[in-house]
Amino acid sequence: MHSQPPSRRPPTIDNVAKLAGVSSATVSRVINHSAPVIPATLQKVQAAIETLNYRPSAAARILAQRKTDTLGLLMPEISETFFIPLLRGIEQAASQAGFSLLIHTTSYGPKNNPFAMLGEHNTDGLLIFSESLANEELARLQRSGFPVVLIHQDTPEGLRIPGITIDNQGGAQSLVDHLIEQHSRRRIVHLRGPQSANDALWREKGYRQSLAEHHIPVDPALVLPGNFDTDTAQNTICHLIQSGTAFDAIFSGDDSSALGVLAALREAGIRVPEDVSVVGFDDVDFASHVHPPLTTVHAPTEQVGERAVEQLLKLIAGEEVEPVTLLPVELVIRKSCGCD
Amino acid sequence: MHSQPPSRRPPTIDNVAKLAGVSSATVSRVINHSAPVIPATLQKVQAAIETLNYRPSAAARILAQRKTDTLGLLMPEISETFFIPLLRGIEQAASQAGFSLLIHTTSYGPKNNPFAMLGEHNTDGLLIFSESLANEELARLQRSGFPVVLIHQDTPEGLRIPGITIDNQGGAQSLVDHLIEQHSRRRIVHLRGPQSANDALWREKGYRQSLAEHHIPVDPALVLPGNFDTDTAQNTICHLIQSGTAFDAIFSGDDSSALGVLAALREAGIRVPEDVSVVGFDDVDFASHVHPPLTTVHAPTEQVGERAVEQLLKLIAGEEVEPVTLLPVELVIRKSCGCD
DNA sequence: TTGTACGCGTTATCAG
DNA sequence: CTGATAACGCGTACAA
Repeated sequence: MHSQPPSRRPPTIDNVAKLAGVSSATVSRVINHSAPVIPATLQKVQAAIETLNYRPSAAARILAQRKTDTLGLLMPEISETFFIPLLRGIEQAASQAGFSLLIHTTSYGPKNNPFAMLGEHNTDGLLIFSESLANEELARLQRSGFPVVLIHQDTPEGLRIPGITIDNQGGAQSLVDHLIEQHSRRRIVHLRGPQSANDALWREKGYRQSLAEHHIPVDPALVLPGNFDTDTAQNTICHLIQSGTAFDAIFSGDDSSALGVLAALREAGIRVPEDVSVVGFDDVDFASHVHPPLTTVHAPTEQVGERAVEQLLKLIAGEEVEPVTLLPVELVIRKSCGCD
Repeated sequence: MHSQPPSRRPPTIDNVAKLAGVSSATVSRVINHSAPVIPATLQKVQAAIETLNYRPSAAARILAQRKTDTLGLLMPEISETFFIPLLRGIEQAASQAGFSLLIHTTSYGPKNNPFAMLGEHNTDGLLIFSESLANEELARLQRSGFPVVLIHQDTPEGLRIPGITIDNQGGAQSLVDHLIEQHSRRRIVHLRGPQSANDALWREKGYRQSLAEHHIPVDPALVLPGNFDTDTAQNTICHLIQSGTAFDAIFSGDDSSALGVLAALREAGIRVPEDVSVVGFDDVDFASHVHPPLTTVHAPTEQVGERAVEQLLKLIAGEEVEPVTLLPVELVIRKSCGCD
């Protein structure tokens, strides 16, 4: 299989115009419905477009109207199950609004300035996930007046960039409340996510809040690294078990961690939920299919994506926007906590 | 929070030129390293770029050079865990080559022509996943001489579009061979994927091939729909158990199905692997963390993405390309088959 | 209702 | 080594 024949240049609007026997302006009007055109000429133009298989050049169009109709998505990496619904929500909302989606990750590749790939030069606005960008860069972005929306990241001190996230603290608190109130657990381990993730901070805050409200002191030996990662969580729990520390429940930082937790407990012959209650966070696809089915908090991740796009589009249109959108979460009771 | 101040037009190459006291041509040369420039003027230009925070307009650049430096990815939807490593491989390879990635899904949104969003007008080439596009469209694409690479889809009859996929048949066969040879299984259920997926076809072929080579007749009652989907698989196995049909192993179409299979067997009190062996396909993240750890075939999905980009770039450069790339898979023995 | 002519921001060609 | 200037393909006043 060899390269295609010397690809002749694609047809231009002028080619279409000539073939249809009209001016390029009329063709433009037909394409953009920007002005009425007599049915007869309309037909001719459409026919010409069809036979030439003509598509207007995006670049020329962008240059002329000075809008790209493209949204940029900047993310640290593409790894967790978590990203699937987020991406889906974003892509869906963007394409419904007639916008294309340009994505770029900051972790891999030559660590050149992310703005070389994504910025005002090729998008109308940017969606920035989590900690993909230093605060300094965000400040510069704000100063330039370019539309930006933050996803799952708090707006840094002093800036006014709108953000979309979920009620991490409330969700975590309701989870721990449930463990304490319904299952009389008191020695509750918490596996915290990465230090850099805002989600992790708020979830830990919810954990501490619940404990405080139930007058249970926080035992530092029970607050351990989970890193939102299955293997890390599994290791941490293994060590915890070997150390002989007593505990009767585990609030994993997220569902991925919970998977590691379940594996570690199983290996040690500790029964879930009889001996130890386990809960996750996010309610990803596999949460209901693991054994035992995972009690967790449902994060409306797809909606987060949709709302983020919605906000960004408003910003682009010059409309007002909420400084921060906090989407509600919902406790999902299954069996790993001890219910049923 | 309200919309940003009236965003002044971004700086142009002429602004930079004026500020640096040179012509726009020289600025262009500095930016693109397209011709030598005296150190003194170089400095001035770079300084001007810096103070103006100038970024060349992608659209103008594309229009002038008639290349977009952008790759398009067309996929049916963003759903399975499976897509994560694929996307990662693609994004990584693309950005390393200095290409941007434009993605679009065909399932959601107004079912307008996918080419309205992705095509020659805004990309240099297209990556097409699985069955996101009718063969007729593919034919048109080939006729236009536009670079296209197929991912996880066989090249349709009569066309010569290069494709990247994995050795589905070989993988499936080695899985079933293992079940028969190492664990003496003979009543092996197969949960097939969606009819439309080439992967599913080849996996079933591998299953039949293995059976044939071991002189085991195929029992149609054991070849059932799995749809590469957890819930479907769970239902199918439930019904199978209720029907009283005898079986001693299950080759799930993929790991997602295997999750449903495990859940169904657990509910019915059937032990894995003592009573029934279970194997998956793909080796997704959770495969090693479910109970029992899943014996499966490792699909090099991230590499598929990388290779696809690699091939597409060659095509764009006018180089020759293999008609079909079949990436090898590897049997991953864990415990769900009965080993250990 | 339609056509003309210019601007959009870069790169490329050709002199100097 | 550097500076004019002509494309690049499309939208859009403005004129007809």
